[in-house]
Amino acid sequence: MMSLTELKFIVAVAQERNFRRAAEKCFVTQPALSLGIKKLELELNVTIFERNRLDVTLTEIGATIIEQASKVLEDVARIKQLAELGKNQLKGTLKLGMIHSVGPYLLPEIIPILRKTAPDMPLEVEENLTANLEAQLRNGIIDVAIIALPFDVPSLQYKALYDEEFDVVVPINHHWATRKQINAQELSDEKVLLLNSGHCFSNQVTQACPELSRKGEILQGNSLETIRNMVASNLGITVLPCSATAERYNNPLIKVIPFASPAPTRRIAIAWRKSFVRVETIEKIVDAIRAIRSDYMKMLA
Amino acid sequence: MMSLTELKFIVAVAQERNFRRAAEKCFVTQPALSLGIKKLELELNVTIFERNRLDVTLTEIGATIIEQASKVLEDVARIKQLAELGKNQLKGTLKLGMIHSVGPYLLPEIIPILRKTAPDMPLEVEENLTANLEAQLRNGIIDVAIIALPFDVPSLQYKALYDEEFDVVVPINHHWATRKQINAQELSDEKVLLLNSGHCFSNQVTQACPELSRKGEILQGNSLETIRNMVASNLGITVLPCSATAERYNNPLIKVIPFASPAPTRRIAIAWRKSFVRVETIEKIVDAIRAIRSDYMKMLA
DNA sequence: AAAGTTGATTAATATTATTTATCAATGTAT
DNA sequence: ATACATTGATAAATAATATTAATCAACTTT
Repeated sequence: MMSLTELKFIVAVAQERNFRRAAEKCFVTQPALSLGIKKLELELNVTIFERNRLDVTLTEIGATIIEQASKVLEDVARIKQLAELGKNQLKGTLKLGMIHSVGPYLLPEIIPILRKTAPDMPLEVEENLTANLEAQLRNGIIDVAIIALPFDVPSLQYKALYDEEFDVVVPINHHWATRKQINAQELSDEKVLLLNSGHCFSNQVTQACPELSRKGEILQGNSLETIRNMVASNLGITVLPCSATAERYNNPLIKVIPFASPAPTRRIAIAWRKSFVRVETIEKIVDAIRAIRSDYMKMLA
Repeated sequence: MMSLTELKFIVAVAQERNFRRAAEKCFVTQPALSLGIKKLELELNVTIFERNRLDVTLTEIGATIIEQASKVLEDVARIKQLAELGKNQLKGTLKLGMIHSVGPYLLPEIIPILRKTAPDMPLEVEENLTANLEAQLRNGIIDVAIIALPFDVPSLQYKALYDEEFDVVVPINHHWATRKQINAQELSDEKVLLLNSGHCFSNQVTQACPELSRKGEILQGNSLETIRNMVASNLGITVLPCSATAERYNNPLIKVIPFASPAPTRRIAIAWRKSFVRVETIEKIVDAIRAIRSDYMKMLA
């Protein structure tokens, strides 16, 4: 089949109007060039050059072919350029998934950082349940996800980021409001508001206090903020990850109380397809999260 | 270096999203395709495909590259198309040279014929002296020439077309006007008007009657018609090739008289560069001239 | 006439592409 | 769970192709 080398040959001859000089320009010997051109002419069943002793001239059809061949070669060069430009893994949109109990609190922290460390990488963020994030990761709908461990999927890979403890959240006039700490077992006596079991965070809470699986009040919806507001409205108490209980989220109508040691914990990780190639984007996200260095997040090496 | 095969490979994989099917489509085995793609990725230092077990997906840069690669392949296909279209040698302008003593009489005859047998071949006609036509042929300024023999030039080739006799042309009141034929030697007694010696026809006449080289009246200018008009004006007599003495060129003021046998003759031929590739155009011209079949032109096999 | 061009040709060689056979990883069906 | 099928990658052997070195014939120039 026609080769790019052959196209280079004919363009060179068209420029030089001399086989030997053209061959030199192409860094091959003259016979190599002659044979290549003959092969092309044979394939196209067309004479491109009129060979005289004095000089080489283009046939009419030859001129047309040379023009098109030059275009091909330019387009090929453009492929190399594109590859060069696009080599920067931190360029181009990154599709990031997060579980609902992390997204609202982590995202505002890392976005300003990433805007500096990866300015050409717009984020397309999706909040969803762990199970959906997993499927989306596998299907390439998202590239990276922030989830809670455990998270073992054959084709996916993860890296643990940090541990965070849970806090108890009660209305300001609740009888626990002045307590300094709570034991997990005590929760079973209270009306505890939780998201439905699709949410890994709820499962982690019920794991810490198994009694709740029977007594806890299960809510539809995806937002911990809804629950926080319900607590403020005196409809019950709840448990939140401490990233959600930072002062900046404080509400005068609620009180945050830590668990008695050992407090229940969850481990947050970043996950991606094993085959995902833009590994630098992951490094940058990991760096961004580490850079937050809040005291409620126990960073992992 | 990047090859068109590799570009075909990646485009096929991008379409099929499966290496084996893509390989089949390219009529190669799967390893050949895999290696080819790896080679390309290595050369560009870029990952084009994310390889999963489930499916193959394009990286962002990969999509860009595929797009450009498709363009290249289309442009390559276009080269083949162009070659196919342009293969018709009878398409495109043909640059035709003719000597002055042939052009005005032959051209009007063959143009209507060629317009039918080679409708897509416009003629660019140039009238000139044999010596100039020869140079123009060699330099590619013209492609084909109609000249009189002899015409032996190393890099050029010719084919004899026809012989034509010469006629004597005298004013209607000339003392030869009633003669049925003239002997060449008799010309030396008369005032014979001829073109200058750059014109092969004049040389052929003086060759037939050597005396003329001393006595003939030599005119500047390139047109036999000027001479015919001068004869009509009683300024002398002349000799014309019989293609120029056909009835259609008749002038009531002149009389055409044949030479006594053996009449002087010239042989007309068509010439071209040995390296000229549009040989069909020459065939068509030869055919056109043969098709004239006038009795004053002795066609040659 | 001699020397120096030109592109073509040939046979030997180097390089490259392709295949065959196989693997490890992973998914699917039973 | 276990067997089976499918994915793309890999290694070694082979086939195909491109390239070179050496030479030629045709022609021009000196």
